[in-house]
Amino acid sequence: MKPMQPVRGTSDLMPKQKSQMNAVVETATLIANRYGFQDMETPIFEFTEVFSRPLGASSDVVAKETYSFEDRGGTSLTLRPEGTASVMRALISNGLTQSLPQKFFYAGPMFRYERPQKGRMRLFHQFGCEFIGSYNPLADAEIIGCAAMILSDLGVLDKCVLHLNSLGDTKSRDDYRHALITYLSDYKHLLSQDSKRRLDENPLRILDSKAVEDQQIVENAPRLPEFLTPQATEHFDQLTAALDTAEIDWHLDPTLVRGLDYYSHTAFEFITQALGSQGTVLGGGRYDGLSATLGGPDIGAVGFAAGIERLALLVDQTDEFIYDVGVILADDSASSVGFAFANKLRSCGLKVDIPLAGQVGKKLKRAALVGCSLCIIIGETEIKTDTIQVKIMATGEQKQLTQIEVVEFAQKFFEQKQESI
RNA sequence: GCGGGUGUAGCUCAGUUGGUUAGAGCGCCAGUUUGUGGUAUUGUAUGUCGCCGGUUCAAAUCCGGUCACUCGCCCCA
Repeated sequence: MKPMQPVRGTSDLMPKQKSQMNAVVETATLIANRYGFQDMETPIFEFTEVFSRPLGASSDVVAKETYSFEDRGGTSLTLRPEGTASVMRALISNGLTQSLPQKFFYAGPMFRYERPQKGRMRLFHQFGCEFIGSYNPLADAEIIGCAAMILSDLGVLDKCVLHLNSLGDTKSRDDYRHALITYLSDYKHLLSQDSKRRLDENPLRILDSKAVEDQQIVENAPRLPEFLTPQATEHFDQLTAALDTAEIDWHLDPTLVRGLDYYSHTAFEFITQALGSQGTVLGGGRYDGLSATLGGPDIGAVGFAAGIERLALLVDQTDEFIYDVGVILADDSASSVGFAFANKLRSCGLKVDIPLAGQVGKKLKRAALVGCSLCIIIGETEIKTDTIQVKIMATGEQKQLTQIEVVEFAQKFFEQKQESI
């Protein structure tokens, strides 16, 4: 029994779901190309340090969510939990730090050992864009603009709200962090269990805690914007000005925080209410500190990653018909002629099915079921007269034509059908 | 990792206080229609009642464990 089901947190991508995900990746690719992002791919596993160093050993992702293992040589490897660190590592490995900026996009599987939920799998897929080599706030705007356009083209933008925040530069954040810890320590005994833990590990997280007792304390806590350096404020203002001018709606969300250490300045998430508690459909921010953590030079960079499965869940699903034409074999004597003719139609670009089971009626039924709007019928009679029956499924109309006429007729039929859509 | 819910046919689900042959709708397959689909009608079939163990004369039903799914927390895509 056990081997018959997939591993917990993984699932088979059956044709329906797979095609929905393909559609998401296709439009994301289209838009990313317009912005000049180029497709790339990194290995799905890396030396463990590639993730543990930049993400921070205490971060949840590294502490309890990575799939790490030793290979036969005793080297510690980790299945990638996210894409950004790998992309930055690849940039450094390939000596591209001398030819900045670089703009990449990627799509592929990610792995996180978590408790599965709707929209949260242990094996899932992300699409991401990285704009590496600029400190300019306009780069942030380009990233968010690209993200928004992808969501818009997928028809899900109006189901999402763009939450935006600035974490400030390193100095802003350190100052704020200290002030926050000082403030919260006085109330430590009143904080929720989770938040007591967070006080040491990731105090900024307490700001968006869902526990009521925390929210009351947080209400009077020092606010991050007050600690932003003038440069950080300036960066944020320029970004929001660009977004406003481009008419990209955003919501200031001071509680929006990134769990990973290397983030600075801009942080954003497109959040939907439609997916339960896994509402973040696309998230990203600026990660100026990442390159240095990996041993590279200081490089400014921004990026985002989107959950492909989550997006596919939001996209309106339309059933697409698999076939155009059904070739109905009335009897076995028509097999070889029918097969050859089906191939002739296929080489004209049509999707052709040859139902194999049952009598003529059964085969027609089958053809109708899989979307054929045209059926051709071949049997002993047709072979004798060197003709073919063509049936228009919508009207039931049927005519007798020669092979060549049928090909012309079919091509014309589907051209018109295409135009009428 | 923590807490709640669920697990009966391909799908959606019913199954009364434990009681013998486990049901419905949809779908599937076949016939009405031996070379003509969508509608209609008739009929057939389908299940280790998630798995393992326990209580009992008797378990789909009660108990324990386990696996999976699901919702919330944590965290994030």
